[in-house]
Amino acid sequence: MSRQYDPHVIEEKWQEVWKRDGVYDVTEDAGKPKYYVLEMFPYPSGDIHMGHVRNYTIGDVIARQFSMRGYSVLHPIGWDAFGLPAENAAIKSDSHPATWTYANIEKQKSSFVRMGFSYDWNRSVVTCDEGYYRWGQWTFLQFWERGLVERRMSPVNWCPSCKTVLANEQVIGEGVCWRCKSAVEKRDLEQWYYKITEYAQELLDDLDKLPGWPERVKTMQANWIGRSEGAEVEFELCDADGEPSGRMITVFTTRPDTLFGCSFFLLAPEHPLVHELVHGTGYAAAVADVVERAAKETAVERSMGEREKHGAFTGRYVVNPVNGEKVPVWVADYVLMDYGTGAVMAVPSGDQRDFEFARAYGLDVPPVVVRHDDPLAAELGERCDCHTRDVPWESAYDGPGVMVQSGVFTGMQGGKGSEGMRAVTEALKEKDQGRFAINFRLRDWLISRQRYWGNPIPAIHCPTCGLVPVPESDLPVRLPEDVDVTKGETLADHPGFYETTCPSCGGDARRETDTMDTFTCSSWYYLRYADARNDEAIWDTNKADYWMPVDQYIGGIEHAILHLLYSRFFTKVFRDLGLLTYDEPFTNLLTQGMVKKDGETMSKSKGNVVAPEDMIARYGADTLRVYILFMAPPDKDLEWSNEGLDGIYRWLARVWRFVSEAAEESASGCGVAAAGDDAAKKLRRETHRVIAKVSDDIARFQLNTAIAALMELTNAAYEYRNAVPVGSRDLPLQHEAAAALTMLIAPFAPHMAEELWLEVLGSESSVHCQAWPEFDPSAIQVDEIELAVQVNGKVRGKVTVAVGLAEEDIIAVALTAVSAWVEGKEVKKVVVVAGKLVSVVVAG
RNA sequence: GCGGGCGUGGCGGAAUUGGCAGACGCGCCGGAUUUAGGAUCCGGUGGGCAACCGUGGAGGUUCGAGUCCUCUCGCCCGCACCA
Repeated sequence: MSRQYDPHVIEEKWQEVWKRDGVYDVTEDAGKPKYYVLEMFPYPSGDIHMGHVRNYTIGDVIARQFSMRGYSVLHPIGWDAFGLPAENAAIKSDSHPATWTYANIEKQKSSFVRMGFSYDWNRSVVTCDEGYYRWGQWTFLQFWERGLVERRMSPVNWCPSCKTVLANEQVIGEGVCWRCKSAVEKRDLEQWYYKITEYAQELLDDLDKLPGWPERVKTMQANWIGRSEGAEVEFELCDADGEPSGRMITVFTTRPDTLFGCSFFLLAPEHPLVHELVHGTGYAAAVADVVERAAKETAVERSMGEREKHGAFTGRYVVNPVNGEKVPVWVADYVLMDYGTGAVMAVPSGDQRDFEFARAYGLDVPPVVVRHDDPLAAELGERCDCHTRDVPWESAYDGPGVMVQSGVFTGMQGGKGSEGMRAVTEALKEKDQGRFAINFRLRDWLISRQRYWGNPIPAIHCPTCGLVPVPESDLPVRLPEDVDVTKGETLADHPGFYETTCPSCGGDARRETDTMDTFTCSSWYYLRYADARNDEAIWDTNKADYWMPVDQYIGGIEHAILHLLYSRFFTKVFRDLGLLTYDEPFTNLLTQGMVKKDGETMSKSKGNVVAPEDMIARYGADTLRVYILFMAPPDKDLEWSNEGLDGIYRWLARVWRFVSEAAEESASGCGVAAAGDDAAKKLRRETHRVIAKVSDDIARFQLNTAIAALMELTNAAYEYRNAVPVGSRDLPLQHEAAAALTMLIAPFAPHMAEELWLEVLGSESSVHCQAWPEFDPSAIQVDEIELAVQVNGKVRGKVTVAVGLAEEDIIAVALTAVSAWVEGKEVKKVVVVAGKLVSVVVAG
């Protein structure tokens, strides 16, 4: 009598064996093709949740299957361990961030082991380990040497709750902090930047090199980078008396063809010129009012959709370079200082925002590019000079049209990318008052953080030499342990840390006390896995070249911009530093859907968390793994429910019983050597159909249907056993089905498969080291096939015909089968679809 | 506003190129077995008495549409005063 399926007995046993035998340890094997499957590493914030289970189970199935297919598979894990939650938790529990972090890592690690994930633990990295973060500092120095590091004063995002600055990418939604969701404030501070904008064009262009990425992610990145083509135009500023001063102010515009319609000129409230222009004039008070009002607004208020626009005249004018017209300079709160130049040429007839502003303040709205069928086009006809100062429109028109009142350009095509746009820019170029230009929305990456639990920035402030990099030989700059975050301390409160001497002149100097954004740590961890224990270099180029790029990356959509954009940037810089030879780090990307409960994301505060550990304790890891994959395709959101778990457990027990009984029968010889009857053929056909189906489904990440196919094979096995009595069963064939099922199920339910393979089927070596079952096309061949017969689009009958029967014979049989529907009617047309159906069209 | 995506039984979801809609599982119904079971096994299960009707809705292309085209309704996500 065979044993019952008992996951709790077998799972722990195999986890220990796998660890003892190093089943998942890999090295560079020149004799095998490599495959690098990576899941985004976790933040050690506490116990693992269902999102982790889903993410890592998907990756584990892929890793295990590629391994069985003969690939040398790199499948590592680590922890993104620096960051604010550790500090907050330390304050709450009156301990040290490191204590909390390492305790959580241990907890998560043991959960991952209990889930049966096939990680090579020798390659594990923890970003707060000195052996890791020193290379992050080294990277900083390389970037600096290449001119990609800059420290500068600028308006920055400040999270008052996290008490640190944030990168643009970390301000999300309605202007809130990505981590704590507090409203972000603007402050003028001197900070460290990575010059990601130097790579803006390439980061955009190379999205085309990523056919294996979801369209959604690429679109989000493209929008974030935000490339605009247009022109820079220089306007000459007039002095207080209205006379040209010789000083130029540059604007960026995507529509130089509308330049003749520019009736006013705008400066952002934060623009450095504003104060100078109005200082001591009668306009100062009104302008200051606008400036102060804008400064008080939080980012949240700023992003509240369509707001009323406010502005004030500065009393000054600029000269429009195309027609010499003097246009008034206003300060307006809808002009952004951090996009373009902070100054804008306003064309109210062609831009809705300018239109609204002009209407609010009674400014001119001269038509300049109008629809071809607009009465204004005919009325203004050939007129080149600007005499119409207003339009009878309800809103601005920014589409393509004909240029009017535009000097020598009148009559030309206007619009985005139009001939008029090129012609006007060429004309400006000749006068040296403009040029073709491209503008990006992407800002440089602000990487400094005013927090303790991070990677110290390896720089020194010397009163004599200025900013000096820490010499490579002095790395790492160690994060001191005796900083008490529970008292609100940072590195800036720690003289033992910041008091130093200048590496250049030897004089007294102050060490930088900011740490790096945690996203700098996660921008290169996938490379470190290739050579995780290297103390001599960030990695050995041969090893990195063997494993990289990552063939399949799996993680949440929340990193569509943040982590994925930063990592692409790092890869390109490493390439330019000669550390790699390719352009993109992640060849294929799968963004797995979220695991929700009652329509919401699971969280402790909502009290709707289903703990994976509880499910493992009840059903075992294999059931949990299969269930979370079976519920939905990997890229779709998933609504968690405990309902179906019993069904999966039931199925695994059915597989267990079938394989056990098949093994027993084979051992006792209670059956026949080869039956060759219809039932046997059918089982063999199912076995091979499912081998093909599961292989194909895994390749397409349709893991839910792969499992469904395995259930079908199980059903077919039971159907066979119900149809054929003990003693008459085809033993080799039954064994083939049992072995195939065991191997096919191995990536999904690795513990049960191992137990069945080694202990029940009595094999010698781990199922996870076996060759993936091979599909035999001859096994699924059939002599006869059933065709549906349609009459006027409706299925009216079925016929079974020999494979390869001539078309006219098929038609004859088909017409007989549906004679009741065809009799007495004219058959107008018959379509035969090979192997599928016959479609008959009759008149009437 | 711009961009991406989704709408299929009571539920989760199948249906690679247009070819028998609802695979597979849950749930439910019936039966067998059992001292008993929320265990196990076998069978049934879109709606309708039927002809027929059914993939958010309305058209269209086609012998044939969940799939392609046009319009439309609803929901989700990302960015958003970006000049």
